[in-house]
Amino acid sequence: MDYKKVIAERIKEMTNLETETIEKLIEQPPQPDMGDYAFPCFQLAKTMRKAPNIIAQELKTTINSNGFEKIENVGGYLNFFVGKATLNEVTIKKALEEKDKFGYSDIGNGKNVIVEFSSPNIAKPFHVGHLCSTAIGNSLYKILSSQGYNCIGINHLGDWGTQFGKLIVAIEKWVDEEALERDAIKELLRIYVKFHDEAEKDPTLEECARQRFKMLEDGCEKERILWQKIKDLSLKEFNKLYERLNVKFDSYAGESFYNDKIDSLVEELKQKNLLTESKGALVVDLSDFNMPPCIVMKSDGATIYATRDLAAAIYRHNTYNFHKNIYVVGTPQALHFKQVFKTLELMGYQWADDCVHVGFGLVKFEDKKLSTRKGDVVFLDELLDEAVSRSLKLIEEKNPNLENKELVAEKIGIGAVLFTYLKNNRERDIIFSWDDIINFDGETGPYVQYSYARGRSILRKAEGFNSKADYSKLKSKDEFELVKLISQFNENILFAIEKYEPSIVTRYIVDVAKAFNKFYNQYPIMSCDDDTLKAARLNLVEATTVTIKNALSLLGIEVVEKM
RNA sequence: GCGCCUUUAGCUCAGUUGGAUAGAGCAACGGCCUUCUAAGCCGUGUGUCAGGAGUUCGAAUCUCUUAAGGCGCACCA
Repeated sequence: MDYKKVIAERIKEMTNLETETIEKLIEQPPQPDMGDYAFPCFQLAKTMRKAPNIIAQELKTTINSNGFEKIENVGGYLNFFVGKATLNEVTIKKALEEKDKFGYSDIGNGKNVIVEFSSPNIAKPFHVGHLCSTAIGNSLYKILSSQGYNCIGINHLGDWGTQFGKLIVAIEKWVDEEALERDAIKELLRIYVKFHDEAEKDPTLEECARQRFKMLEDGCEKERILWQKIKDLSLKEFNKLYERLNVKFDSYAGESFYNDKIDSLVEELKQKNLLTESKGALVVDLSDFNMPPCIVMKSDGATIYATRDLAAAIYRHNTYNFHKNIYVVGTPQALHFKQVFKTLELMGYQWADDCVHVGFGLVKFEDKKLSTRKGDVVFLDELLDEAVSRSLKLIEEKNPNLENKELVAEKIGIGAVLFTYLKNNRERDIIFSWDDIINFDGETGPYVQYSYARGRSILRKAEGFNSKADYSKLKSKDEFELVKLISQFNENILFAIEKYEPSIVTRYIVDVAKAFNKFYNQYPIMSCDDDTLKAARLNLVEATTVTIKNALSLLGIEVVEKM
């Protein structure tokens, strides 16, 4: 039941506003005891030439109040109170029937949506910064999928570019094969850093590296073999992390994948008269749009990331005929994507409008010493290990008899980290302090997982209890608030899609968990004398656990039955 | 220099697209486990919503402006 729509239609009968504009005006009153929905009458004041509070009063007396408990006018507001018994019953039954699919819809109608995310650079360590794209992208993938979109997750690996020339040179000169076998990324990083150190003394190394990359791009066998080796070794490491985070991709088509699609792209740009030569490079002039030029071909004839992104976008359109093509990449690259999208538009592709850059801020550490413990980065593995070990310590302290402690600790620790990454507005920088991760109190992943575990614990105890539920007896403010929140699950997901913003779901879960804990703490459930009320409460508990579980899964976080 | 972003309680942040008395968490202090998991619940807040001007019934939210900070501006990604 969509109350907004019902209200809008009834107000429409009495005013000259469209239902859509009315729906947009409808809001939630700041206090629950003021009602569930409110319609502000101020905008009507002009056309109706009456004071808002008079309009509200008149609407109140004439409006069809069927299905509402009551309708009140307060000042210029018309406040609606929905029928509690109905909403209780409809919401809880829906959650229990739909179970794992509660909150889902098929609004996406099977349309293809590409989510490019994670996209680490081969041969470089996966550090705490990479988790932004990975967590946000994975979550968007799940959120969109839950609403019937057919998502294609692409890990646009950074497996091409000048750095491979450097790596090839470095491997030939300095690699320690044994170390490479033991810990590939560490060794590759070591020689990569060494390359830069040496290049400062000997600038010809840079030139050498550029040549080797050009050779790689031209398909020389020796370079090709080394490149493949570097890629295989790195991917093996990355996949360990992806498994740990339970992140999957439908495609690993990285930058190198588009190497053979560059020539036709450049040809097409030429034909469309978009290329100009500038300082030896081929560029698309974007000065008409107040942007620096988009470089397509460097003066040495090699490609650059813009070239590969252009080729990738066209390839994706031809292959997937996408409804949206989403790039989960940090905000520092905003200009780059604006240039690429504009170039696509100039090429005459209307679908350039369907390309979206979903940006995010940087991960910073409050205590900078921590961020520099190993070189100048914190590896993601370290962060996860720290969170998991802290979680294990807490289990030992609070629930030492718990079975499968290590497994539970892993889920809680990783859940805590993901939750932190997905809690804030994604464009904001995340300021981490080691304490934030160690602290599992308050609005955190462990808090919502704990709420879920509490609910499940009750439900285990209630197994075998069988009585008909009387939902009209859930009439306390706290019970109804919880029901209301649960009923708003789907609209929160849709809002998250509209904004490409997983944090909307994260915050929603916190609200549900808070409302649940409040309810849990104040009202007896198992020890409730009235069987029909007890049944109603138990079903409300179950509806809550269903909601928390489904919502957390949209963030890529698993629940635990006990903790 | 140009462009984009940020600025809300001691700290970290929300604020549903312009609505009712600006809210959470952390930290601090006090209370609640002989009843369903205390990783919980309840209570305690004198905020220049960075400053100024404007738009209107109404602004943390929109416009202009000033300040502080961040990011980006051609062969790295």
